[in-house]
Amino acid sequence: MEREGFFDRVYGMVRQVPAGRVVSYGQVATLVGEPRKARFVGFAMHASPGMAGGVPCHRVVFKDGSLAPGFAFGGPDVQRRMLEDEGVVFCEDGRVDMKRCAWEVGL
DNA sequence: CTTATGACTATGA
DNA sequence: TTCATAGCCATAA
Repeated sequence: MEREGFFDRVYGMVRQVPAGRVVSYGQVATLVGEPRKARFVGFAMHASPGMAGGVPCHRVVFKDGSLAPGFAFGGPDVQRRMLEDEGVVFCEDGRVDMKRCAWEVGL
């Protein structure tokens, strides 16, 4: 058991991300124990049921704090609005303030 | 079986 | 600082 696949592990981890916090793809990959699969985390997000499945994929961003262009809920602007609504702070460059909103386990 | 692709990250120019 | 390329490895065809 416990072998529901890499994707489900990612979902479980992202699901633990509190509102107002963001996490990078590589961060999630590291938390699940496989930092090499950063790309598959994003792939898992695309295959995820979204918030309906309890997977707030909009809280998952690049390491730089930038969002996923072209694959967000209709545009990075929409995703940004969702994050801001949860209390995430953005820089003037349009990137998330990772210094303030980067999530980590045990927080 | 092989090849192509990808919601990434690190490195170099 | 930004832009381009390489490496990463699972999934699909």
